[in-house]
Amino acid sequence: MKDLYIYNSLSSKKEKFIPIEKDHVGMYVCGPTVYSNVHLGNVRTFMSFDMVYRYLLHLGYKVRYVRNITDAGHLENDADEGEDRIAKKAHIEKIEPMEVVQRYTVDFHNTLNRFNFLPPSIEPTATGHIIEQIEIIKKIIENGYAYEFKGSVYFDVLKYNQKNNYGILSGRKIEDLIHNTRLLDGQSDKKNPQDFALWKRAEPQHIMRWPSPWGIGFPGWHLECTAMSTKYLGKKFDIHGGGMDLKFPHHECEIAQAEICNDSSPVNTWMHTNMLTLNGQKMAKSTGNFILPNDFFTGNSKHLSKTFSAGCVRFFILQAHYRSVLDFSNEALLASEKGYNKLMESIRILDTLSPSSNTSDFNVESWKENCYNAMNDDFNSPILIAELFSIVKFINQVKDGSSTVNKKDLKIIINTVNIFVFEILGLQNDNEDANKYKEKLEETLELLIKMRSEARANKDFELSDKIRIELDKIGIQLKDSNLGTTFKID
RNA sequence: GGUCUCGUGGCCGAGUGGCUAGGCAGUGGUCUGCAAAACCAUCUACAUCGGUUCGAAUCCGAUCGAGACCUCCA
Repeated sequence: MKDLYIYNSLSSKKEKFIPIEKDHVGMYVCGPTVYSNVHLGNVRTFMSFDMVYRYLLHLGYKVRYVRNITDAGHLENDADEGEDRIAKKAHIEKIEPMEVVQRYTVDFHNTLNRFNFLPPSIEPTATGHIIEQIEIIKKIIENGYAYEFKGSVYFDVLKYNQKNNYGILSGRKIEDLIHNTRLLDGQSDKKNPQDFALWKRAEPQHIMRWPSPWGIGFPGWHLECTAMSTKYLGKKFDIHGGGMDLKFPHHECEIAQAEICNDSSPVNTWMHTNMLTLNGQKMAKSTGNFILPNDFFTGNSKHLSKTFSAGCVRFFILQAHYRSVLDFSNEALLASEKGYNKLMESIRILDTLSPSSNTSDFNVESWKENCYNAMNDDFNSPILIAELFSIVKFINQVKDGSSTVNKKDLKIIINTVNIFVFEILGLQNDNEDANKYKEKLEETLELLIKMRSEARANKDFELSDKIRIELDKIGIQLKDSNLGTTFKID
């Protein structure tokens, strides 16, 4: 087995992956903020890491995959007039914050299930780790890198930067940050605009609130990931993932917090997925430029001409590399759908194939190796899919009799296709479309009934009886009455 | 304005200093009662201008264009 190489955002290079503990991998991925439905862009990120998780499992690693739920602590505006997003939504809708959280958490899980995601090992919530977060703040204050002001606590970025490198991940220089940070109103609490909040005092109208040594308040956003990753994966773990847009400031802040609190850089490999764009612009809740996963199943969107299956959407997303921008369009999705159907059709054919010779016209071993090489090269799913299409062609050739396959190779093909298509890419044979098949079956039967009626009207009883008898053999009974013909499926 | 990334054929999207990505669409053929599918063959490329090199779409520089981040954001 060849080595796995992963692109590390920290070094901007592909690096050979070596876990800290042999055979074990700790992976943390920043999860969703549950104040609204996840959109397709969110899904893309989690799907990329679902694929990473699946591949690591396939390679035989014992993976602890932690993906959090952010259910508190996000600041809406600038920190000083910050109002927790979840709290705000609750005001608007006049319901309990945890009711909002619950609703969108359930939606998140339903969506991911639909797209055939594996559940993470642990899915911790921010609100469930307030105590841990307070402990971290205490420690950072103790170590002299945070200060309190009017019930809020801020991380002292300039002091941190004297001995550490704030900007190590995002490639930013502190001087640039100082010159380019926008001056917003009400930043007087902070010593410097670059400082970020560890704890925020809760204003009276703020309904998500917890007691702390600094008064009633709520934790800063960056803290939760440090608290939960440290708790479940330790002070140093293998992989931390998230969207490109979290690189700065979120992940940068995580590094700073962990450096001060745990005295070590928290993560060996930082992985960042690129954005999914719609009309050339990043999908984002805030701009309204987004498409919801459910839109595919209803087809009810100005961006879609028809409905699409979850498997097809998954295939579309995995056809692009996770570090590339992927632009969504109905046209691109239609093209993917044809390719996806072609792939799935050939897998159905594969099930019916039998060895046709003692020799094979295809180098199955080297093809299999190519599949692994693709995944080992920073999870290059587009290359893997290209390899899968080469086997699609071969399967069709064998079916047509223009190529031959022997018993051993056929077994390898079946096994390898199952591994890569279902186990690693996580594609599914759209069982969810059972309803669609049911509908089609009913329509087909209606057609047969109509043809039989026509035959009977023409006194072609040979044909009409044949239809009835053959259907009966399949287990479908036709029942004639003066109201017409109905059917019953045994 | 600052930092960074990217610019591939009709569309989507990989990759590489010299050798076919792949999918969709197109064209010709095989097959077929017709159609579809499948198979075979095939046409469209590497933003622009310079430089390095025996050779660059791939390295370097400039220009133009696009996007991300700098503020919550996957």
